[in-house]
Amino acid sequence: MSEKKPFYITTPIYYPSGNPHIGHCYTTVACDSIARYRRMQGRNVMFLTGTDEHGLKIEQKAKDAGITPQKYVDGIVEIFKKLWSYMNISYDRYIRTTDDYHVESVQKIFKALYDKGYIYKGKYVGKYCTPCESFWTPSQLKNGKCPDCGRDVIDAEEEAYFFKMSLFAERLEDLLLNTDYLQPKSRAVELVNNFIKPGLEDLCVSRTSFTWGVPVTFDTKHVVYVWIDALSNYITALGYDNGKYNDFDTFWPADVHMVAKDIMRFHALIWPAMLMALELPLPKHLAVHGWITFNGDKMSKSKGNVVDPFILGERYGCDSIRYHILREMALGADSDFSNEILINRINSDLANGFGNLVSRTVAMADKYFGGTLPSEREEAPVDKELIDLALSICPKVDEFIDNTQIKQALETIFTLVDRANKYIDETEPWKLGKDETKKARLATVLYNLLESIRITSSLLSPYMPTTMPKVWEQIGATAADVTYENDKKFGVLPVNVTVHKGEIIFPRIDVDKEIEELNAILLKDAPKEEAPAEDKGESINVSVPTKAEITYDDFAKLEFRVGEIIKCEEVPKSKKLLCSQVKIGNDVKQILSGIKAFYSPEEMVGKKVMVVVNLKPATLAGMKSEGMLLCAEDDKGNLALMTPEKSLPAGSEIC
RNA sequence: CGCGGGAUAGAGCAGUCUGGAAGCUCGUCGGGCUCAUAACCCGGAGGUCGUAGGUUCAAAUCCUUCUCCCGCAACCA
Repeated sequence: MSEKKPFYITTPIYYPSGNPHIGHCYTTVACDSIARYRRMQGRNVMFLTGTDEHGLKIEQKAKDAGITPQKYVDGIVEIFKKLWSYMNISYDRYIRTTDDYHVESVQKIFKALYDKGYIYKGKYVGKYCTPCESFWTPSQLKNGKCPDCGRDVIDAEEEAYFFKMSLFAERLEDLLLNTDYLQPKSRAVELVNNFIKPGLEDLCVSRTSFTWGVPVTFDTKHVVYVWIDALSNYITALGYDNGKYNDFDTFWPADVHMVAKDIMRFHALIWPAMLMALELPLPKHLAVHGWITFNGDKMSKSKGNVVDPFILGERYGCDSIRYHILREMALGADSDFSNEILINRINSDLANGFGNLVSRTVAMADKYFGGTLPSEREEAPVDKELIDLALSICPKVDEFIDNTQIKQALETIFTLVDRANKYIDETEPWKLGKDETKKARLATVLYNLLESIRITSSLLSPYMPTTMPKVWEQIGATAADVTYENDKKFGVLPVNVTVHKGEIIFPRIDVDKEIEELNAILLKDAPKEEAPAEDKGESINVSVPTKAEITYDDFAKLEFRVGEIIKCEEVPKSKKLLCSQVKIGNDVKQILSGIKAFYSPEEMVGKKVMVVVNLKPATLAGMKSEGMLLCAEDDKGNLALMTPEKSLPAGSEIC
């Protein structure tokens, strides 16, 4: 074992179209903890993170802000790096897709795939929004309209390069179903059923509709689309096809790519297919975790939840946030987040459990022995139970980390914390302290406790790297004491160890008071802060009109009337649509509306509503719709029908 | 019948593959202790394991029906 065994772990490269939020922390903190644990085990670790900085959205964001795309991403990347520094993230390398060496590699990779015949020129057919100059797939459309501006889209096609994904279908199916590449494996069936079985489509890998990207060297009106540009970061960062680094042979294939479930597909299908085409070894594991949700919903700044990681870190310390994230994290499953859950977790595990154990142990050593334990010892049968458990922790943690089960690893470590607290009750050191003849027994008890704390704090240090050194200071442990090898031994601290009573490691938090204060912060900051993740992960500037100015003539083309709903039923094929028969004067029109979530068919009947009557009829979910019921919509997508303030006969014109 | 996941104590979850006395954390109630951060330790209450049927000596677990929730369907961790 003279050579250190390499270990390569990656986060996704994040898309800097907005500021980083706690969701980004989730993946990154998890990778950081594993990276730190592997380093502690003596592995030669490469921990990579970075940002995916190209694409239309960035180009537009920069344009809106009136700066160059490069300047725009530079600004956000700085905030990402600040957050990682704040969260004490120990990445070894940070890749930006705008880095020269990455661009160079991507161009070579694209060319190589083209030369091998895996990339060919074809036509991309889709829906095109002329004002936005954007292509959309049918599924991206919102009510059949451009999801960005809400205007009509037209059928269009553009020249594009395609990657022959279809060639790899069989090998991908095998990878997913018959290997342990995907963690958790339960998702493999879903992928195979949804994407492989219906026939893998070739993948569009270039665009001509925007320019902020890596140019295709042999056809410069094309830029490389996200797949090849972003995914290849995992190898370009090691120096694949570029002269910047020279670690590819050492670290590839990666041990773990960690991603959240939404980008699982790309890492489970496209990335392996690319590597197969390049004839490179595949990564060993793809660890897929769930989302942080708020009150069961997708992440959003809903009431009562401050989720800004800077604010949370400021108040509770980054280690508390890290601990909470990791303790809740389960592969595959979502976990709910609220400030209350966070604070309760900090209180019960960190303050009451671990912090208090340190505090009471050190206080007793200080009180009964002036800080330095005497050398005399007297053992008792109860000690063995504690010691046996302490020795069993590290191997269990190893196994959990091997399977990327951080939550279970933490649970295991905390069983020793609980056992140690119980040990204090069993041994009643405060009674021993009052009896001069029991000094040797007391010293033994305290020593065993200090040893238990040494092991727990050492094993916890990858997860809470900022706080644990403070614990070591208090229990009188040196850097040489808190090593991975020593985590499997009992009796490492010197017999006459000296403790140093210090500040409280994890202060207890007053839940009610704290929630109140957080709400105050939220109210104060809400108007100026960007929502961390709206539906499309974009912040919306509400004060600026989002549609172009129109003339009165344009407006006059629209005909609005009051309509009375005389019949309404659900559309069986659809989740969102209600089908209403609307009486307008002497006519009855059938109108479909996406409001099932907000109105029942029964309560619709009898309502008088505002209707656009001269809209070209459309077919939705197989049924004809001859107009539109107008609704107001808030930023969360809640809808309210527009109704006349006074009752007017159906058919009245609205002008 | 598009695909997939879920329904277990007040809340959040494990257990289901490989049937064999319903468990964990938090909360709650009672007791103990006083070294410690109103912390710690012990005990109690609380669940017919979504519905209906079936297989079995035995079902949360296997099979079938139904109901409800939630994801996904080409780029928000």
